[in-house]
Amino acid sequence: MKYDSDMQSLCPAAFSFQVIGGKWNLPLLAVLAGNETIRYNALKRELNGITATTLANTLKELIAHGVVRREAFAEVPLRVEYSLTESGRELVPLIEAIVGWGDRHLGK
Amino acid sequence: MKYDSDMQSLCPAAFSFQVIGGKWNLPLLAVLAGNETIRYNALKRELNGITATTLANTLKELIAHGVVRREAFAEVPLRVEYSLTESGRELVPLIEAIVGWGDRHLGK
DNA sequence: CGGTATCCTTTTAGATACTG
DNA sequence: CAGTATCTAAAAGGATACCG
Repeated sequence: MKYDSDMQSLCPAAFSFQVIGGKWNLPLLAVLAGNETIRYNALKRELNGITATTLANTLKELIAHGVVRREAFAEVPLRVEYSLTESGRELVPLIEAIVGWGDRHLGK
Repeated sequence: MKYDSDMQSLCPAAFSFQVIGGKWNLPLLAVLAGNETIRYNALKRELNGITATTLANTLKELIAHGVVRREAFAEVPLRVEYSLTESGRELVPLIEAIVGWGDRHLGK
């Protein structure tokens, strides 16, 4: 089995990786997993240290990959809610498994 | 639950991420998973497109994190063999689960 | 409130050349 | 064979300022 730099044979892995890779993707998914829905600024507060730029970019990526849903309500003040989609929720146990592995092997 | 930029509460996640993150870590682990032991240049051939620099760096990281083992044999020509450690092997099913998720949700 | 635009810094990976 | 050293390029993320 060969793995090309364009990752042809690892294409599903590359896709998964676009979803869980990146500095804030995992923390962001974790916060979303802990809330039915959550607003932009609440998300920003939970993710201590993230900038508006990065949060917006990360959300867009995740929405494009179909794991996050965005709902805007035409109220004043404007309200936007984010939540995990079905496939996003399927990812949660895997993320937990990864974190669990790290927990068991950190400094062992 | 809060997630700081220094990832205090996600420290195990950060550790896991140093292991599976990076462009070549996942492909490299996949090749190692498919072989009892494998030599440096064989690894380089399997990972089509990786440079010597990057392969060496990635291997060092993984060794430092305790998931890969390096054994050198004082022969002529020099022989060096790489293999997964126990904790490295424990990672394999998780990687497969991640790839499986990608497979199920790619273009869905 | 929920963003975008622009620019800048940091990180990551690749190219090339060379060594024990 | 199994790497290292040096430099360059590209990608990711952050700072600042501003808008509907």
